[in-house]
Amino acid sequence: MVKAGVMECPEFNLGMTLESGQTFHWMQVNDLGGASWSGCIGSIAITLRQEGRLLHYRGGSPDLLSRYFAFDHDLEEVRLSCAAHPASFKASQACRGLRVMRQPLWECLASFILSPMKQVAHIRQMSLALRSRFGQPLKGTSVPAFPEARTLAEAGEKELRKCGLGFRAKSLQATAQLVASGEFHPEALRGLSTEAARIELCRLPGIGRKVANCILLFAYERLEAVPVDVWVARILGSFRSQGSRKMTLDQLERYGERLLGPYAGYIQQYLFHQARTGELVLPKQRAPRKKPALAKAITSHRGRKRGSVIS
DNA sequence: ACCCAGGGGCAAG
DNA sequence: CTTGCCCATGGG
Repeated sequence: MVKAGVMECPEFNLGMTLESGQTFHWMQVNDLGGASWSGCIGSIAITLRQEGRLLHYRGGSPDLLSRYFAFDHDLEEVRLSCAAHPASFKASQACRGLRVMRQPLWECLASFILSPMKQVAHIRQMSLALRSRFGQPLKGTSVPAFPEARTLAEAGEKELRKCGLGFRAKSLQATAQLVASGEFHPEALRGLSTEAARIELCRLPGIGRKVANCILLFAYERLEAVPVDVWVARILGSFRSQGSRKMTLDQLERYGERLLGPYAGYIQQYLFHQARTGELVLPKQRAPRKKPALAKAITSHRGRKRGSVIS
């Protein structure tokens, strides 16, 4: 019998968190007597609905959910850490309740191998295709579990391509093979410094600095990691004085870590959300076009003119 | 240091 | 319907 219940949560915005590009498999449904989210944590089927400070759940447990959504993070402390930087502080105020999650390692690592060159909507499609084709079906949710490394390794590149992965199929298959064979242990990175863990992650096929930082932030709880994509690059660039020398992505990452402090990854997430929703105005950028009312996933990264310059 | 393949959805024409 | 655009990684 699946356990259901209700728990009190600290400052939390379930929808904002699940739509912020950290996970790609939660689906909005009507359940638990209202608008809910259906998904899973590992192989535990879960349905969630938030009502103010109350989180109604079916499947899982308060302990599991508290850990997954990192209810132990002190968001007030995060906000205070950037109080001296007005744009960051403003973003942190606007994103109250948006939490950086603590995801299962393999699921997060593999999901972000899907992410290069893709927008959130398409990563969701690839993730769901992989889950449907290779994942363990779960009762009580429409989302199957993320497939085991061994399953994906044995499936082979050709089968993975059928899930729309394109050139990512090769990277995912090869990385799955390394994990399945035990040559790479995701758990073993927990004890390493962030820099050492980043180096290890970057040795895997399909993982470069940006993807490694996503994994470090969303699964390994390295809250100082700053994944620099074009949006974050533009945001960070806009903070620098006009005419200052153009920075490489590596330099921008270090700049972001210094500027945004010990919770740089959190602050980056807030700024990213602000830029995506058009609340943070960037120079030389058109206002993002309005999302269609029915669009559930974060979709449009558009609105940036080709040729616009980073700082 | 620079250059470009890669792929599929989406907006614009 | 067709064209152009997006974009991290890896390899030349």
